[in-house]
Amino acid sequence: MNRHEVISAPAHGAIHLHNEDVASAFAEMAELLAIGGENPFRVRAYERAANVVRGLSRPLADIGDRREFDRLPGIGPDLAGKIAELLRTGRLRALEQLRRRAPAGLRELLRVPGLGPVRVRALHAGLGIRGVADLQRALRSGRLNRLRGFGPVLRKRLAESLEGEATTPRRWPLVAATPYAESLRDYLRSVPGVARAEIAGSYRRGRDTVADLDVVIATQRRVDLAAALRRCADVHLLSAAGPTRCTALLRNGLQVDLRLVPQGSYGAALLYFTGSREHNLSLRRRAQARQLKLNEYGLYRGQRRIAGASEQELYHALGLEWIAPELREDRGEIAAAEQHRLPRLVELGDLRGDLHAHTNASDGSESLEAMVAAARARGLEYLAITDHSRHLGIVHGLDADRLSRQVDAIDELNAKLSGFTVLKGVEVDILEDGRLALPDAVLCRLDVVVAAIHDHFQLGESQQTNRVLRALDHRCVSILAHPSARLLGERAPIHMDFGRVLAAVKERSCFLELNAQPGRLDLDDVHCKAACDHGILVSIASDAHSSGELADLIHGIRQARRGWLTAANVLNARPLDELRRLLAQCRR
DNA sequence: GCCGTTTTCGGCCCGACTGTTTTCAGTCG
Repeated sequence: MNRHEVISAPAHGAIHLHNEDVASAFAEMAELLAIGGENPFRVRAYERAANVVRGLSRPLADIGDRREFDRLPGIGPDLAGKIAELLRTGRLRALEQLRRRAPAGLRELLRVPGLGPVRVRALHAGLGIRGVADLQRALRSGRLNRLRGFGPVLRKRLAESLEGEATTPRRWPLVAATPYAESLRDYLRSVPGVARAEIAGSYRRGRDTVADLDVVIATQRRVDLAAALRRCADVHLLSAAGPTRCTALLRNGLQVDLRLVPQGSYGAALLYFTGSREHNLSLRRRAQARQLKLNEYGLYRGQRRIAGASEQELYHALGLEWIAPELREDRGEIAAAEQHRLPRLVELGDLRGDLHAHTNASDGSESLEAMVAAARARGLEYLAITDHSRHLGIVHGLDADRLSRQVDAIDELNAKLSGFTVLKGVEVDILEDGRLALPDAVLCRLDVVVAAIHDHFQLGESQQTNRVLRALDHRCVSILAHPSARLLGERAPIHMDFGRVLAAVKERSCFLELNAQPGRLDLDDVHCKAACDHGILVSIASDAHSSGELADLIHGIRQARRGWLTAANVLNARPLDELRRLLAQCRR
């Protein structure tokens, strides 16, 4: 169901709004105010509030107190009242008023490249255009020609972007963009005069998806960037080309923004282009408060540059420790850097084992022995074999008998191994009613029981939540796998009260998985931080279906770093004996 | 609408590029 319907639904019965609902209401307010010609700073305030709420690791519904809302950064008395109104009534009167004034289609016009609030307002006021379809008609009929400010070049650009819109995906999974990013970066490094080239943006921050690529280039001398890009085989066209800035479209449809600076500004440009936007804004406000100016060329006191060559010196000059790119979301990292309490983020080398992997006994492609050998070769000390239970139609899931035989086989294998341990496990389906797809008798023989949802994704929130809570209540369950069941770009997260699930996991002393498959990355960053704040240990798991997929752990590490996780927060960073003790604790 | 080692009022990040203009507004990142 569309979240917006929740917000405008009449208030009756129990209202339970997620932070995302509040964030999207504020984001919509910002867009409608902008289209209405409202003071841009007021618009910014709503945008900022939306971002702050979206990044909170605690549900607003749990905070519950208006004065507490007021203490959040960027939330003052007015917005605190609006949050309270939303939570209490499920509605926001100010938003409903704005919606009555502006047609819904105007917001989609804002997404069209080249259109901002001013031009959208002009289209609406001048020609009565109420959405993308109206704009297309006006372009074809030539009606747009008489609107001031819409010259031939802009009209052509609009027509092109309206046609291309359906074919270009809005965001790319990070791994889908990676080969293009690396190949472009390597090409740029080979261009004469280029000293350094790095992919920045959300790619460097390790987000699960990227909308485009941002490339920072430091040069030793003048470089004709546009000419170099035109020679690159991957580049389809340049949509903007200045001496220091270019925007290119790759043949696969991925957009690339490139920024070229002298070497002495490399750190400042990298900082600026890595973002996030909100992180940069906070840094610039901080600079301003110290009578300094921060831009992509450096940090300035008056005309004099006091830092710029490296990120380290820039952060230090602002009185901060260097902040890892994964944390740069303006979610408290700047205060932490000031107070020397940044987390020491988990690294791949911290992992001692992997607690979710498949063999050809179910839908994996390799034998038990091959998977074990591969895990060992990667320097791991233990590997849990967690094949699917029988319930799933798509795979050769294990029934109780076959699972028992696998358990015996693992016992035999362990007897032959030294310095490595295979843990006996299963990935058991959570049935529609929350029961598990295998009997207790066999589950209790296992070291680790990973429970997962693989069907009935569309259940309503209370039913889905109860389903998961019931599964967690099972005395053998150790880990809740890929908790939201999302598939990036394919399947939305299930509707579930994550706060209640967190509380149950904590109370049961069991664990949440951060599934490292690049198409899942589930937990996401915000939920990962919430788990961390609750003191819940997270299993960073490859969910490998072949030996090569054990390498996917790195994607999980990146996501975990975005969720502020240190090695101490990670279940499979613990040595085997401690892991066994922790797994035993959640047995009842 | 928020916020305060300038301030409870008057600021609010900063620069590049484009197109439509006769000097700059709008968009974008």
